[in-house]
This record gives sequence, C-alpha cells and structure tokens, in this order.
Amino acid sequence: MAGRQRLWDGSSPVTESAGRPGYHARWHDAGEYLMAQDNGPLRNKDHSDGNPEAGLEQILMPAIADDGDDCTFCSTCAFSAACLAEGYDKPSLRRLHCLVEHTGPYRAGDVIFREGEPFTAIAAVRAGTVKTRVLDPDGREQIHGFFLPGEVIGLSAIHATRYPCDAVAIDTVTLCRFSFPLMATLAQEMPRLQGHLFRLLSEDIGKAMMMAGDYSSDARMAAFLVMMSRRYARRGFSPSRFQLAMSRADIGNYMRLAAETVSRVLRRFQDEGTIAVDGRLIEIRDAQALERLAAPMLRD
Amino acid sequence: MAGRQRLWDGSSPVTESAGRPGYHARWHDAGEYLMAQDNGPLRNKDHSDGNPEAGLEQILMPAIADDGDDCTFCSTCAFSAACLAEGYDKPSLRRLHCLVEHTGPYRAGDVIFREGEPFTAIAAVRAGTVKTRVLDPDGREQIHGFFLPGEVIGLSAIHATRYPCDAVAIDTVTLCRFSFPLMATLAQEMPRLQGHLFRLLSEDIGKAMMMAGDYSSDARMAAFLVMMSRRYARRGFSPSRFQLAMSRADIGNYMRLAAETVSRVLRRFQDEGTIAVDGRLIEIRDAQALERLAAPMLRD
DNA sequence: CGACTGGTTGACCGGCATCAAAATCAGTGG
DNA sequence: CCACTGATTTTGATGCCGGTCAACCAGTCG
Repeated sequence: MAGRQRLWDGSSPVTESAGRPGYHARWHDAGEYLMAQDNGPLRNKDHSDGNPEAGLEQILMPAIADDGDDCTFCSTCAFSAACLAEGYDKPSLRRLHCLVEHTGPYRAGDVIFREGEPFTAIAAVRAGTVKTRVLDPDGREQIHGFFLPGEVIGLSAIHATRYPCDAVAIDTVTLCRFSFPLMATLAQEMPRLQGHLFRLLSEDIGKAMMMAGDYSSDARMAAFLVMMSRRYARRGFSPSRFQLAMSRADIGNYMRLAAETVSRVLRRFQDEGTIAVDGRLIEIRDAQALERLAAPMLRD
Repeated sequence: MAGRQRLWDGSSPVTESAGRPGYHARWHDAGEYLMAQDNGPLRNKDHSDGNPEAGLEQILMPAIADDGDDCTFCSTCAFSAACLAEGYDKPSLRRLHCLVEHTGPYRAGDVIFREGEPFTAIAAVRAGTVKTRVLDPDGREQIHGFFLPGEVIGLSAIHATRYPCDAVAIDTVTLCRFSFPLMATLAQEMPRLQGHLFRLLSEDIGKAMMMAGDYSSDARMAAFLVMMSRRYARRGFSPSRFQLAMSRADIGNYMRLAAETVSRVLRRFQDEGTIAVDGRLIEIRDAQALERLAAPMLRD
C-alpha cells in the first residue's frame, strides 16, 4: 500500500492518487508526508508523539493496514458497520466507496482543518489520534474532543458552511475523508446511511452534554479513563491497559481541569489502587471502583 | 396535574380524548386547551411560572395562534423555513404536514417525555418553554437546555432507541410532534428536509460544546443573556427586553452556577448599568458590554 | 393567617486554579 | 556515554471563585 494515501485536499503531489481534481485543494500539511508513509505510522522512533508500544499496537490492530480496496471498506472505518452490516448491494457499496479518500499521514501538530475554513468533508480516523479545539481570541485553547481510529471528525460543521473548530493531529494520523455533499446525496437513497449519520450526530450531542455537566475532578478523570477504556476496547485493544496519546495538559484542558489537577488525581487513584500509571500508560486495576467514581457523569 | 393532559406517552388516565383511535389519540391533551389558546397561555394570574407580561407577549407574537391548516405550517414551526422556503410542491408539503401532530398544552412541571422511554418522535415547541434535564441517581437534576417556540426537542435521542433525558414544560407549552421514523423516511426524498435535520443536530453539538467550556460566572451569565436575547429576537420579540420563563435555580443549574450566584451576577450587571432586572424581566441596556463579557464563550 | 416557593443578601469555606520549582524524560550534539 | 536543552510531569504552597449554609423578604396559595 505504498504511496496510497492522499492528503485531505486530495492534492497529493507524488502519489498515484488518481485524485479527482477540483474543489478540495486547500488542505495541507506541508512537507514530508511521504517519508512517514507505510512503515507504519506508529514507529518506536517517534517516541514523544507516537506510540511507544507501536509493536503491541501493530499486533492488536492489524486492521490498521487493511485500508480496503475498491469493493471493501477499511475495517476500521466508522461506516463499515453501517454498510457491510446492512447488506447493500455491490453498486451501492461502490458508490459510497468512491467518495472516500485516504489522506495523511499527518504528524503530531499538523492541522487537518482549521476553524473558519469552508466545510466540505467529514473524515473517519484511520490511525492515530485527532483533537478538535477552538482558540479564544486571547489564544487559550479549548479542546472539544479526542478522536480515535474509527471515529468521525467534522460532524459539528454540518450546520454551518465552515468548520467551527480546528482539528489537529496529536500523533501520526491517517484519515478516510468523505465529501459531505456527496455523502448527503447518497444518504438520500441509502436509509441506513442516513440513519447512521443521524446517529453519529446525535451521539455527539450526548457526549457534549455529558461534558457540560459540573462534576468533581475525580468524577471527570474517572469518566475520562472509563471512556477511553471503552473506546480502546471497541477497537480491539485491551480495556484495562492502554497508552494515552495526549499530554496531561490536553487531558486537563479537555476535562476543564488544570494539568496539575490531572496529575494529582491520577496519583491519588494510583495510591488508592484503582489504576496504575506509568507516564501515559494507564492500567486499570479496579474497573468497578473507577466506574463508581465516574457514575455521576456516565450515569449507567 | 390531575388528569389534565396526557403525557407524551399517552398514559393519561381520564381525559375525553375524543381523538382518533390509534396512536394519534395519545397526543392530545384534553382539557381546556381551547381556553388557553388565544387568550394567551401566559396569564398574569400564574405569575410564578407564567409570564406576567402576557399582554406584551400577545402583541409581539400573534403568530402563536397561527397553528396552520392542512396545507400550511405553523409559522412558528422549526421546519416551516425548511419547507416553505424550499418551494416544495403541494403534495410533498402535505406529506410532511400529515406527520405533524399538535400536542399539549402541558403545564408547568408536566413531563413531556421521560428518560428511558422509547424514542418515537421529535417535537417543535409551538408555545411556551421546555427544559430538558437528566436526574442523577441521587436526584440532583442537570438541565441540558431550554427550548423556546420554534426550537426542536428530542434530537439527542436519535442515536439511541430511547430518550436520554426528560423534557419538562416550564410554563404552558404546546408542541408540534413529528414521528421521527416517518420524518426520516420522508427526508430520504426531500434533500432539504434531510439537510435541515442534519443542521439542527449539528447546531446542537455546537451549543453543547459551548456549554462544556470553562468560563467565569460573568461570561456564562452574559452569554446566557445574549443567547436568550438573540433567540427571542428571532421569534419577533424585542432583543433588548424580554421575560425569562425560568427560575434562577433553573438558570443556575443550566449554566452550572448556584442560584445565588445567578442572583449576584445579575445584580452586579445591573449595578454596572449593563442590564436592568425586575424579577424575570430582563432589559439589556448595554448590549455591547454584555457581548464583550460573553465574548470568550460566544466567540464572535 | 401560616405555609410555601422563589429571590436576595451576607458569611464562610472548600475545591481547584495558579504560581513556583523540582524532577523526569526525550532529543540533540559532542 | 554524557552534558545540555526543552518539554512534560510532579509536587508543594497559596489564593480566589463560586458553592454552601443561613437568614430574610416578597408574593401566592390553601
């Protein structure tokens, strides 16, 4: 799958890409995207932003390399379930598939789309982790969410004609990009696809509402860990042992806590035997206790 | 709420119902909705929950009585813009229209739908104000949002099969109920309608994300006032002088502030000449200043 | 009338942010 | 390998915003 992926804007210079020309010509991450290509986006070498457990990751997630062909979706794709499971006929599948474009890799810090840019597409994360954020006039950032492989970014832009936030790669990221206008059109004829989009949107409302509640720092951190655990689990990772991609500062910002508080709470959880922490590696030792702590927030 | 109105789920005990059989019958409220109709649902008498300035409201909002006929939507309907403006042909309009049902009135405190009930419909508020909320296991409530006439409740339920929150009437409320399955089906053939639904959903994500940020009590209150002002304005009310339907406690809960804090901040705003407060009547005296205060939250 | 709800105001206090500094780690270059 | 740099994390000390508790007032209702 060498030279397979295209940039978000489809403007990839050197790959075969076969990319249609046209409206998507402004999404850049500059430079060296070729170099990071297929050795696996997650190498041991880029330790700081990447995943130190890349080896493990590769084992647990072979699917990451399975980026589909003309008739098959990535098994990591957020829409694979919606499509494969629905028993669409080949032509429909092909039509959906042809509005997909693989883009990336982006590297830590690269901006995938920026607030205010015209909204053209949503994207499923194929590998890596993306954060969405807004920047206050005074430069303070507010993180809206983290997106793991299989999750979809850009949905909150639908009501506007422009993206309402930045999307930034936290580590090495590859995406499946979907032209939204095309997808909406296709959804006209594919009830399941429409339903899936509705569901994704509605789900995000729920998540955001959850974040909006006022909860203690303990509840927030516990909920964060439980959620991450579940999300990793859904992707085939161990739910009890995972590597966070983001810094304490990012976690804190996302949870509306100071980075110091994140540190302290994690420390305390560890002292209480609920979890074990080693840098960004988290091990959940007492899931029950954690869920009890998170209960007011997760409510289930 | 003795036997007055039917609950959203139709489980009301004693009303005459007269309604057609089948599921329609459940969407009625029997009783005195005639009386409440044009005299205005908001009478001086029920001061605590109602609107002491009903007279003013009637003047500003004659549209409230215009609840449509077989071919015309309520001008207050959230979907009227989507439909009337799109130039759909009569048959389409009629098909959309026939999945609408007027329900209510509900009275202050009545539950429209309850968390966990099977999701069947969304609804546009026709008159009055609705709050959505969840209740913690320990009974503390968290208010998710307020919904003014023309706004849509129930969207966040789409991804699940059940409502994720309660919807409660804050004052006297009437609704237009839309069967969601039918609407989704119709949306298959009406691109504009689909787009409108997408937009509504996506908009809600944005709102929730805004609420999730961490802002000072000043910024939150200012943003609340600005938002209410805009929303009232969109409905034809004065943007600078309006009557809040909800209590300080509800405002505080929604904004994640104590009721006392709401009171104090409003007081201070008044002392600073930014607004004038008289109970639930708000007058904005210095919109600029207010928007400056709200800027970090509203970001525009 | 008294009970009750909603709003205001004041006194107090606690959780978490902030400030500051040390400790750890990753990367770099000698 | 080690020294150096800079980012990240941890830990401690201090302070403030806003929550909590309590008293009081004004309407409203039984």
